[in-house]
Amino acid sequence: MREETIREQEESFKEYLGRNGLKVTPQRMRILDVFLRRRGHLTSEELHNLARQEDPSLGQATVYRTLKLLADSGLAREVDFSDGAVRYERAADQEHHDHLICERCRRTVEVADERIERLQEELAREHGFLLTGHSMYLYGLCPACRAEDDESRE
Amino acid sequence: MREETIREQEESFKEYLGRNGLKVTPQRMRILDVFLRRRGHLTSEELHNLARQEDPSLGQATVYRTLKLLADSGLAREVDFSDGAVRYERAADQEHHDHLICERCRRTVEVADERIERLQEELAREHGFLLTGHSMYLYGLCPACRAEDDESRE
DNA sequence: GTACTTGCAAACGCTTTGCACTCTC
DNA sequence: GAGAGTGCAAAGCGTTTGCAAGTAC
Repeated sequence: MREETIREQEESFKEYLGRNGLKVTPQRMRILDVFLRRRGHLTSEELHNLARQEDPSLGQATVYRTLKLLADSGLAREVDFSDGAVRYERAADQEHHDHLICERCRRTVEVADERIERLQEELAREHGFLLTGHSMYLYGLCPACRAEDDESRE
Repeated sequence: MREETIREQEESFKEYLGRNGLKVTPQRMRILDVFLRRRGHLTSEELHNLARQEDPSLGQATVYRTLKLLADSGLAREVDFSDGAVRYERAADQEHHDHLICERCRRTVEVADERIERLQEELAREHGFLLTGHSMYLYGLCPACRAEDDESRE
C-alpha cells in the first residue's frame, strides 16, 4: 500500500477515534500501521507476532481490541474461512469482494461478480428483506492442486 | 418429517455405519431420531438437551461425535450463522439452499437460486478452480423488523 | 473376544474480560 | 485529573480428546 494511502488511513482512524471519545495511543497506531503494510488475511495472532517485533511489550488483548475498532471504523473487514480463527483484511483494497478458497492448500483468490451481487439483492427483496450485507465463500481445488491430483493419478 | 422418511434415513445411517466399520448404538440412533424429528438449525447443545429428555445419561461429547458422523454420512449439513456455535440442518429437506438471516431477530429463510449457483461455478472456473462447495449467507432486515423500524420513525 | 463407543472430565484454541497500572486529552 | 487504554492472567466459550469402563458384532 502506498505511503500516501497509509497516511490517509491513519488520519481516518484518528478521526474515528476522536469522534467516538476514544484515544489515539501508540499501540493502536502501531497495530494499524502493521496491518496496512501487510496484504492478505491476517489473524489476530499473526498480527500480534508482527507488531511485537517492533514493540515486544504489546499485548495480544490489545490487538484483539484494536482489530475490533478497525472493523467498526470501516478500515478493516472481518473474513471467516472456517479455519478456526477470524481473519482481517484491508477494507480499502476493494470496494467489495468474496473469496475463492482452495480446500487443500488454503490459497485464496479474491473474486467479485456484479451479476451475483444483483441476484442476491433480488433474492432478498423477493422475501421482503432489506439486504444489509452478505458473505460468500467458494470452496474448491486450485489449479496447482488439481495438477497434483492429475499427476498422482498417472 | 414423515415416519416413512425417518425410517429410510435411519436405514441409510445404519448402512453408512456398517460400511465404515462403525457400530449401531442406541445413543447414535436416538440422536438421529431426535435430529430428524426437529426441523430447523440445531446446535449440538440444543440437540443434547432434547435427546437427554429421553436418555438422561447421554453425554454431550457423544452428540458432538454423532453430529460429525451425520454430516459425513450426508444426512446432516453444517451451517454457520456466525453466532458462535455450529448448527446442523437436515440434508434431506432440500437438495441445496442458502440462508437469508435477519440481523435483528435472527429469523432465517432458506433460499435457492439456480442462476447464482451457475455464476458461482463460472466464477470458479474462470480462476481455474474446480468448485467443490460454497457457503452463502445473506444478512438483512426481515419484513417484520423493517415494519418495526417504520413505526418507531413516526 | 476384539474393536469400537461411551460418559466423564480435562484439555483445547480462540477470544473476552477483570484488574491494577498507565496514559491521553 | 478524569476517563480511557494497557498488559497480564484468568475466565469464557464451543469443541475435542484421553481414558477406563462398557457394548456391538
